[in-house]
This record gives sequence, C-alpha cells and structure tokens, in this order.
Amino acid sequence: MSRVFNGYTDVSAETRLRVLAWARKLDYTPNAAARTLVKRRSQLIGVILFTGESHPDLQHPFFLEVLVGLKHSLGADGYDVLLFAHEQPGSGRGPHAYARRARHHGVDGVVVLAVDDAEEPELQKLIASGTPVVAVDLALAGERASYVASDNIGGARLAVTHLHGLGHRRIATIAGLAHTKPAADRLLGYRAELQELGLTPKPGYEAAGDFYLESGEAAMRALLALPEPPTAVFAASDMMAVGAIRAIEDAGRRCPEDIAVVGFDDIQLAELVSPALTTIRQDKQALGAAAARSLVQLIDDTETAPHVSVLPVELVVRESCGAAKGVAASVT
Amino acid sequence: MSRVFNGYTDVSAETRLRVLAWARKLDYTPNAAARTLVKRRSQLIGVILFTGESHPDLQHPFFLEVLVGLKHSLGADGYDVLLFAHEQPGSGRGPHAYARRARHHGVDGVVVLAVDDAEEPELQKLIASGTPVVAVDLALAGERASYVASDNIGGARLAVTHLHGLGHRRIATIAGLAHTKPAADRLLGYRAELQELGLTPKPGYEAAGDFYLESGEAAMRALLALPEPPTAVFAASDMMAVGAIRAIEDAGRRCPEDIAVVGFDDIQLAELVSPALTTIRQDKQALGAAAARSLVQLIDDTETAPHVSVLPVELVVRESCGAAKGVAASVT
DNA sequence: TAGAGTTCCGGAAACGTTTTCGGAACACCA
DNA sequence: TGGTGTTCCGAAAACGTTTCCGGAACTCTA
Repeated sequence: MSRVFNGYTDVSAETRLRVLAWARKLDYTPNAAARTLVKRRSQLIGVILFTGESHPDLQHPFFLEVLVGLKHSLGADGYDVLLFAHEQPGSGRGPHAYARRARHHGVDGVVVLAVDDAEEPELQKLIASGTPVVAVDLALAGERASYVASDNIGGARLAVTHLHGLGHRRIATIAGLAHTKPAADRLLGYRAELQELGLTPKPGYEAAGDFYLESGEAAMRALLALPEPPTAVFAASDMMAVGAIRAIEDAGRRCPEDIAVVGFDDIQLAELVSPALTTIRQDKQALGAAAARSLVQLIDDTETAPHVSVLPVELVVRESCGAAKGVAASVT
Repeated sequence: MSRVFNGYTDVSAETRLRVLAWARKLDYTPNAAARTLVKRRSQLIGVILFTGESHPDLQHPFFLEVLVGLKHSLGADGYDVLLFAHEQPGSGRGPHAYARRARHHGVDGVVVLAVDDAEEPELQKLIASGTPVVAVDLALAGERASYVASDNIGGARLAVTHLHGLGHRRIATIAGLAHTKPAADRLLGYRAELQELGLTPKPGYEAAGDFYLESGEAAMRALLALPEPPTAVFAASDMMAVGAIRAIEDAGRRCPEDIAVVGFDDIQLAELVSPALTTIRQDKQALGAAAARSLVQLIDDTETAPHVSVLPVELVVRESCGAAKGVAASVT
C-alpha cells in the first residue's frame, strides 16, 4: 500500500486508484514518526535562534524577516521547521541545549541565526556528526557547514562614501556587538573606506554598541562629548541609528542639519521614524532564502562542498543625511 | 536500559550509574521518532500562523511577540514547536495545509494564531480528531479547544473614554479586518462607550481598515474628507494609527494639536514614532504564555474543559493625544 | 504447449524505542 | 530446608512505516 505514495515500485493503475480512494475516505495521513524511523530522514529543519541574554525577546526585527525568507523557501522543498529560541532560563536554553534537542529530533539540517559563538561545543558536535549546517552571519568551519551573509564590508563603505560625498569629513561610527562577524566586517569596511578617502580616523570615533537602541543612544552621547564631535555617524544597525538620533535631539542638536546619521539593515522602522533613516538595505528575506537553498543542497547532495554566499546591499537615502531622496547606489 | 531514562521501574543504583556513564561516553541521545512511535506523544506543538494573503511576510510585530511568550512557556514544559507559516504559494500554504501537516507530525497540540476563519475544514478535522487546540484571537468551538485574547472591548472603551476625557466629542474609529474577532470586539467597545457617554455616532465615523499601515492612511483620508471631520480617532491597531497620523500630516493638519489619535497594541514602534503613540497596551507575551498554559493543561488532563482567557489591557498615554504622559488607567 | 519473461502484489524484516511479562537470584521467616 | 517475598534484569511485543524478496498470475515467443 505504501508503494502508492512513494512513486517507488510497480503498481497497477487499478490498485492505485483503489488505494487512493480508500485513503481519501479514511482521511489517511502517514505517520511521520514511523517514516522518519525507517527512512532516516525527518524532513525537519532546526532553526536555532539565540539573540543573547540581554535581549531575549527578539526585539530585533531583522531575524524575523530572515526567518520568513527561510520558511518560504524551505516549505517549498517539503521541509518543516522546528524552532529553537527564546526559552525560559530554567529549561536549559541557549545554543547548547538547542543543538542537542535538534539532534534528538533527528533534523535533516540546521540553520543557525544570531548565535555569536562559533566554538559552541554542542554546535561543533552537531557539525561533527555530519548534520548539514548553515549559519547566517557567522563563519562556521566544517565539512558540511555553509555560510550566508550580506556584504557588510561593502555596505559600510557605501555608507561612508555617501557621507563623504555630502561633504562630511568628521565621520564616526557606532559599532555592533564586538565579537560578531557582521559588526567586525562593518567596522572593517568603515576603516577601509576612510583610508581610501584619505581621511585619518580620529581617536574615539569608533564607539561601541550592541546593535540595540539603548546602546546607540549611549554611544552617541559619548561621541557628542568628544572635544571635536563628528558631523556624521555611521551606525552599524538601524536600531542604534534611531538611538543615536534620539541622543542628538536630547542634546539640543538636530539631525540631519547638525549631524547626519546613516544606519544599516533597513528595517521597517527606518522609514517610519522621523527623520526617516538613510540606511544600507540588506535583503533579509533573500538572506533566508539563500540559507535555505544552501542547506537543501547540502542535504540532497552529499558531495556538495560547503560554500559562502555574500548578498549585495544597497544604499537607500531618506532624510537623516539631508540629501535628496531615492536609492542612490548599490554594491555587489 | 531505557528504564534508566524514564523513572519508570526499578533499577539498582549500580546499574543506573553504569548506564549513565555509558550514555555520557557515547553521547547518547534517544531517538525522538522511535519514542514518538510507541508513546504516541511527540512532545511537539504545532503553531499555525497565517497572516493572510495580503501581508504574507508577517510585518505585524504583534504575532512575533506572542510567539516569544509561547515558546518561553512551552519550552519550560518540555515541548518543542513546529512552526507553520509563510509558505510559498506553490506548496499549499494556508491553515488548510498547515493543519494537515501538523496532524502528520503527530503534534500533541496546536496553537492557532492570526487565522481568521474558524470554519476552516482541516482545522475542524484537527479539533474533531481530539487534538487540543488553543486559538489566540479566534473563537473556536470544540470539546478540546480553548480561546485566549486580550480584553478588546474594554480596551476600546478605555481609548474612547480617554479621548472623551480630553474634551473630544467628535470621535471616529478606524476598524480592523472586518470578520476578525478582535476587530469586531474593538468596534463593539467603541460603540458601547460612545453610547454610554451619550455621544451619537456620526455617519461615516466608522472607517474600515485591515490592521496594516496603508489601510489606516486611506481610512484617515476618508475621515478627513467628511463634511464634519472628527477631532479624535481611535485606530484598532498601532500600525493603522501610524498610517492615520501620516495622512493627517499629509493633509497639512497636525497630530495631536488638530486631531488626536490613539492606537491599539503598543508595539515597539509606538514609542519610537513621532508623535509617540498613545495606545492600548496588550501584554503580548502574556497572551502567548496563557495560550501555552491552556494548551498544556488540555494535553495533560484529558478531563479539563476548554476555557477562555481574557487578559487585561492598559492605556499608555504618550504624545499623540496631547495629554500628560504616563500610564493613566487600566482595565481588567 | 512448454518455457521464459513480465507485471503485480503479499509477506516479512527492519528502524529504535517503551513497556510488560516472567524468571533468576537472593533474603527472610517458619 | 522449603516456601514466600522482594529486587532486579533480560526478552519480547508493539508502534506504523519502508523496502526487499519471492512467488503467483499472466503474456509472449518458439
């Protein structure tokens, strides 16, 4: 009978119809557990999402959109997703427990989001066990581990170039969480472009943040307190950019007239806030889709080598820099 | 050997230790599929999230927060969640396919989010099959189907009262998606409070929306075009409130000076936007937690009757009404 | 018409657990 | 010393599929 459902072997047309009718009538649904047991394929993808202790409630809309892109693409390939995230402290949350539970459920693959420790032992065990893994914004080493990210370096350069083109020379940055890959890359891009433009970075112009709003606000206050405050700042996330603008206004200055700000991400908030944020847009859904594609490839084809995908970003200029509106440039 | 893991029977202390050591060394993880097969319990909860065709990308942050509360609570009870949402059109998305797949995976329970059709046949089948179901913002009938929602009626009344207290007499509303329960309840509350206050509703003062920004903008334009436009409006969602404010400003009027606006939800955006939104706060995470609690109860105790939970809301006043800041009142 | 080939289908093993059953080993009491 | 309990553990059945194997029935060819 099962032969009917899995195109496998030879069944007469008549029997096929008979079985199908019977299945329809009894509203038969194959049992996933039994199937998984014998096929050694669960058709399940684990998504590990760990935004850190400080902001356990996923206030950062970025990941959500990646998740949407992921599901969208994964669903089309017949996979369902098991979501690991936001656990109560007691229940052993964190990537550690997540990776373990993913293994327990026999997932066919895992995508890792917003985890910042590539060395996590349970994660390593997962990779070592041969489970395909793709990480977004995190470089993972392994036979079957791919990597997906936006062009963070290029994006940062784009931001700095834009500011420079507007006449700014005292350009500061508010960096993201120090040990994360995207924060590091954006900082690298900032420095590289500054150098390229012949600008010498001033001391104190690299303020630290953690991607979230409050840190942007604090960082901006520090920047404003400098003997020679910047006239423009590149924030490594939109949330921090919003925080920065708030700090600017609290200090009695104005954005963009006194200080120009450009963000990174282009979350929905960016265009709703006032002044609307000039920012570097990441295609978040595409990021998710790319991750899905990489993962499915890794699963289906044991021979595939893991690969890294870097997605293009674009500058979208709104009001927070005082330039004319429109999408001004993009980078691949 | 399995006796060790499931407190079940009698094992000598020595053997127990021996098995444990062995398990540790081999990094043994029980196979979920096999266990599910025999125990008829998957420890899996299906979450069905269907935001509709028009906004398939879950731009509405509300559901996300509910999801966080859900996972938080569910994780503590040892359940993992299977997320059904945002599928590519081709793959048979929608609550229909989702409910089917949930059944296929043998979930122990289902929580239904943002689905607006209680009659959906596949959903009904799920309920009929005895699977515990709890719906957020959707009244589901069934032996084992609970219902969780915020006090939408009370919240709407609170909003209207606040506006009235500020001196407004021409109070309009922008309603949510017509056939959804929360939209209906908020409209009911609006009408009830108007009546209570002795205000007669003017024709055209009940504008239609769909919870999302653009609809709020359009509805507000319609309201402004009325021969006697309102001086205050209660929008059934924050997103629509933001849209309304945008429309007000586009028309050359100002908020709150010319027209006061109060929203509903208190999403993160509400306090970031300018003017910051006065709104009715729902405790979204609590909503998720309540849903989880109901569901687990339904699962664990076959005898439990389904029940409805209505969570309190509170008015948080910011700038969009021109009143003093602070949490002014709350309702149970 | 006998043999070979083809088409279909029934039956059985296997997947990794949980749970039950029965018995081995031992201790205790009379 | 024989009977009666008690404590532990090995063995086996069951869960619902997939997949493989072999055979029945039928069709073709010589």
